Amino acid sequence: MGNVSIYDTYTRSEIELDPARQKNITIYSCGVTVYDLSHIGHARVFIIFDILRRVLKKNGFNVIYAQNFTDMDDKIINRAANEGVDYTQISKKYIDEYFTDSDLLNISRADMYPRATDHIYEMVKIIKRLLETGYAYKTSDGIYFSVDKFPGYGRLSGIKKEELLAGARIDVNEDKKNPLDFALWKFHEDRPFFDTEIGHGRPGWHIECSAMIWKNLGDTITIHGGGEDLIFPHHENEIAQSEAFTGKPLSKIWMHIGLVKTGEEKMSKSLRNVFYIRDFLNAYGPNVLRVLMVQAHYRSQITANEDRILKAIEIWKIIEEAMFNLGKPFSLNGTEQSAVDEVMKELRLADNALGHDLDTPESLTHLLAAARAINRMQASLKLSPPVVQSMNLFNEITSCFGFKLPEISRDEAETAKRLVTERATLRSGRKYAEADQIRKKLLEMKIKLIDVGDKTYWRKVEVL
RNA sequence: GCCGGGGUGUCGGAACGGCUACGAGUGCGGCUGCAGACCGCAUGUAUGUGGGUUCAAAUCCCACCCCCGGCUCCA
Repeated sequence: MGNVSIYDTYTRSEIELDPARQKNITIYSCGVTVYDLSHIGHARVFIIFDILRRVLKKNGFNVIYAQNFTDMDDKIINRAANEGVDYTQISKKYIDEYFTDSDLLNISRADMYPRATDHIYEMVKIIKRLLETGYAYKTSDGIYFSVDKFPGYGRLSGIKKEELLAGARIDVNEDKKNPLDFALWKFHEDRPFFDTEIGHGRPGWHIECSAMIWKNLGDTITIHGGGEDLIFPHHENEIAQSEAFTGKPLSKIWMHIGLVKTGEEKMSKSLRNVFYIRDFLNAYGPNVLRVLMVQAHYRSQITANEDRILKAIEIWKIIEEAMFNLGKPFSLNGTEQSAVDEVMKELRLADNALGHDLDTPESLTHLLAAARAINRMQASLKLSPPVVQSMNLFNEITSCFGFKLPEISRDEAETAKRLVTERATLRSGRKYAEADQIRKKLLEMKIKLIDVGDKTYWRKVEVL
């Protein structure tokens, strides 16, 4: 229980959330456009929001979390055209793929997954009102939002309208009143289109989020976020259209996640440096990815290269070991109060850091110290069930991080059990060469053996 | 050009006014039938450059150099 502070891009300051004053928290994060598999840059956003929710809940908040799917977009339509299928087949396929990745990553399910195409009615309603109130206007090819009508435009990104124009990579459209004006609706007679009161067409890029938030979470939410590349223009535009519509602030806190690079530069398809979640999981595992993401603060940019991944693996091994040790203490009656005190001290620091703008690197440092102390206790057989129980905070914190021990299938468990027994017999008969063969075989199944006296413990590991 | 964020030891990466994390690497040792895993000990000319403030600066101030991201679809 306690306060949680989060850095707000809009005010450039940390905002304190107090469960005693505001128990209910609504969160919306910009999800993916479903035309391809998700990469580890997306994964960082999923993971950070997952941790955010877990931390808030642990501190006594009620959280309602929504993450959208952009299921209609030119990229989806183009891909569908290339493959000769309907666009809904593409969006459905990649929504399924999203859930596969999300579950493999141990991301808790959101409370809702709104889809753009289910909110056409709300979009039209908002656009109609914006037309009536003069915030929007029609041209030959669509309906645009007039940024000059909205005084706060540019506040989130900290960019002045005049300066934005100087940067000038904005498409020229002579019908627009201001080059920064953005489309709310684009007229289309070619399929797919929606037949609505404001004409045949498709929604603009930004309006869907405004509509989905308004319908599902209300006028003002607590936290809105996504990757930092969404600050401008996406979030800036959302603020303009939503606030012009409701007259109220869209979100209390704007939270932005730093970009992930694979080499020197940002991941992008054109540079061919995209690292898919699926590939990462096959090569390493979900916990290694979490460690990688959590090692740096969520607002900084990170590089996911071989070297960093190898280091993340080493850190994960220590935590994995401690999680296993707590789950299955070797000793029945060990105890050492000073060691327990040390673990608890570190855990409280780890807990504390999470509430301070999700300071995961700081928290991880203390979690690691606790994990090592636990492993030390195990090694000296000072880890009995009551001692383990007294250190339950460890489980609470690893759970906030979303760490989860690798699961073992029933078949694998059966095989392991059988082979370990076999090996024990061989060992007692001093047939070490054969016993070692068995150990090697199990290792190939990612099952490690630990001999403690004449007893052998075994467990599934994420990486060797 | 404008707006963000950075430049720390062999490497990754924290500290954001004094106590120089953490991990990897390397060396020695313990445990072990041997390994693995685990544990102990040891090992680091470190803070982009130049000024300034201070008893004290990676940490604050000024200037400069370099890197990444945004300003176009992007998480």
